[in-house]
Amino acid sequence: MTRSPLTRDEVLAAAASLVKEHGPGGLTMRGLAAELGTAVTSIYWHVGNREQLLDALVARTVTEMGAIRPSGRTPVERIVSVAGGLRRELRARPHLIALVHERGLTERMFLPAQQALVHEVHAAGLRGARAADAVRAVQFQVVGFVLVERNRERSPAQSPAEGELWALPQAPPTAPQDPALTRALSRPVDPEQLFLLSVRALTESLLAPAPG
Amino acid sequence: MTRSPLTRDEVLAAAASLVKEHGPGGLTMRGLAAELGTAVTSIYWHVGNREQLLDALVARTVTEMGAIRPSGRTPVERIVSVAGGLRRELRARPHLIALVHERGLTERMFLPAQQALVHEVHAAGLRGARAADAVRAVQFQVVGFVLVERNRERSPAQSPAEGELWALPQAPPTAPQDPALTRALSRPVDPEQLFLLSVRALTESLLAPAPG
DNA sequence: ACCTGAACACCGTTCAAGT
DNA sequence: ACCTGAACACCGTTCAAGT
Repeated sequence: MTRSPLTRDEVLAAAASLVKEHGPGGLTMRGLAAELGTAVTSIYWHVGNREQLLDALVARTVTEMGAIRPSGRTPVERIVSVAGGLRRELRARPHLIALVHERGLTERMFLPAQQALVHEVHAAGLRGARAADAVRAVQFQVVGFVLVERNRERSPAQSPAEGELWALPQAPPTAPQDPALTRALSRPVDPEQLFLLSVRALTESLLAPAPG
Repeated sequence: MTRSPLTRDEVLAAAASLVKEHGPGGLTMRGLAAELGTAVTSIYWHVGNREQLLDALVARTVTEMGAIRPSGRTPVERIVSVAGGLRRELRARPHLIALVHERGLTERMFLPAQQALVHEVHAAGLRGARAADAVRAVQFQVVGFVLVERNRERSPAQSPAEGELWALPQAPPTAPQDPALTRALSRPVDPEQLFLLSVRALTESLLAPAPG
């Protein structure tokens, strides 16, 4: 009994599922071949070497990132909603996004969102270079935040934890007398809350009437 | 003629120099042994396996991050100067920082800066949970920005480049009529300028009088 | 206490040979 | 056009043996 001929899509699908389950490091050419019940060398015929295979996976992921639908009444709210949608999409595919990131295409993936941001910033009355700066500032902010978040999740136990440092019997030299502040910094970060607060603060400032 | 006995510090120094030159991927146990003129297995005796070796390198890098000296007159300027100093330090050791990042310790490295930020935010009149939020927002902003920057540098040629998309004969559907904006988005990002603009915008908003 | 070579179980990739 | 096994040059790690 002969198996049906191998296709490029089959290889990509199997590779994607391996990455989703075990991360990029869990994708080996030999393991993939075993999964497909074929010889390692067949994979090379269909998708090229490992580098090209990852490229293909990344390209898939990038195009799969859906369109963005802003919601909310004010420009600030609509921009915050775009940012939140992006964050949600990125966090839904952590391993594949890591691949996209490793290959430096995170921003490429953000182009659809960039168009939405341009629209909103323009609606808020910004023009020209100032509008472009605002769009990029928000874009960097969101991408950066998601990267930091992934960073933190990868190492849940920092040593010493942020909290411990501020909970020391004698706080660091520059620490002012503010028990509520110390307490707040001892608690773990609430990413959702911090994300919304940060994006809103940045956006409000960027959309504010020109200073000079 | 016998060589002087191998020490842990020698191993770490050689490993660090390999990483600085060829990146984390350029550090192999066998290559390191060759560099030191010793057997591979000696390395294991001194620093344990590769994972532990990297841990040690990372720990070194984290402690080497010097103290932060804020400069400027207003709290906003001083916070911006702290952020700029951090960015500079991170960018001076790209490969080692990549290692720190890979191991999820980027934030740990930022603790000294966090103390400086707490001081400045407090001086600006923020207290308690609101002060803590402000510190963390700036911290995430700076770390995130540097990560995005590294991300971009790793892949200088995005496809299509951000500029190309906006330079298309027919711009994306949502694009408003704003030639200056289109032109601005077609130009490459100026990271230094965007960084200062972003941090300043965020900080001003965070330090502004409480809304409600 | 420190160093060694041999060996094991993995990699990605190439190549010549099959059908 | 598609698939194969064998071989090459790498890995990290372990282990028993040396001094």
